[in-house]
Amino acid sequence: MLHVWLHIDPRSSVPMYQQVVEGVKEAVARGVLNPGDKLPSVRELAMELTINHNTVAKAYQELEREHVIEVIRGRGTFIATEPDIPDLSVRVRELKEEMVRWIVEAHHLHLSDEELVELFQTVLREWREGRETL
Amino acid sequence: MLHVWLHIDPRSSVPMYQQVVEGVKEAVARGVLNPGDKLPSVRELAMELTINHNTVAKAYQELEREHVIEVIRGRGTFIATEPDIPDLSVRVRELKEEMVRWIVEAHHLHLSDEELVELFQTVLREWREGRETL
DNA sequence: CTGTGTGTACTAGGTGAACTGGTACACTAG
DNA sequence: CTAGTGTACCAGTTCACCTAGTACACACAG
Repeated sequence: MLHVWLHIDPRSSVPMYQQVVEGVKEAVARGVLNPGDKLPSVRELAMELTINHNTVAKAYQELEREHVIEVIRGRGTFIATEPDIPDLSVRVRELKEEMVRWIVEAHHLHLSDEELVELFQTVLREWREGRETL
Repeated sequence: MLHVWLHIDPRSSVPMYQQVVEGVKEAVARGVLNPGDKLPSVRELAMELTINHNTVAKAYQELEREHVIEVIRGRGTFIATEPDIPDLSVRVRELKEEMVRWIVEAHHLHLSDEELVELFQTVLREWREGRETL
């Protein structure tokens, strides 16, 4: 089985294990992976991506910490059903801080607030369309 | 002279030179620093932040590369007047990719598209207000 | 029971970015 | 000239990331 929903770039400055984390999260958000779906084993995915199984394991641990997947020793890893996020307020705050960074960046690109909101809505709409066509 | 507009955390996972970059960019976006203003010298700022002058120099070089500041050898560094950004399309694309990341993140926090847009507008409004009170 | 597949833990080592400390150079302004 | 500026080195440390290999505990099918 090939897992076309995951692509990583070994030469990227962002760590490979984090690319795996983001790839899985994006696949879930896009509906490519759904609650209960089984993920490839650490060794299988490591083989496919030609990386070390420890790197995949590190990604899975991070995903479990964020409640994206559920790990059952001896059986495998599965996409989690959607529970309450314990530290939701913390993560929303982090998201807002991230947004402030965009705003600052947009200022240096001479984008007005209106243009920035419009840009965001465009990206959101495009992403939605891409999700629906899957 | 103290530069209260800059705070860095040596224990943060984000590199100190990048914290300096973001700090200057945010100060400019907030209007704390204005075109033509002189930045402290690399050695002066390094002394104040108790870091090495090479680290500050690296931050200044990055800021110059992004056309946030202008460097004149022997005279100092100054906040740049606003020119055209040569690689604007590239940076807008990076900004859009960043937005996609947080759309994915919002999905895992069980935020709807409407809530996400509203959150973004709230952050934008709050930032605007904070800017005006300075 | 055994055998296979699962996640996990551990060690040892390689690589590169970040940072320090120090020195030196070219430039500008007084 | 001297003093202050950005810049360019170099040597060395630290640390996260990654690899490679091995081993362990668990679940399940046979």
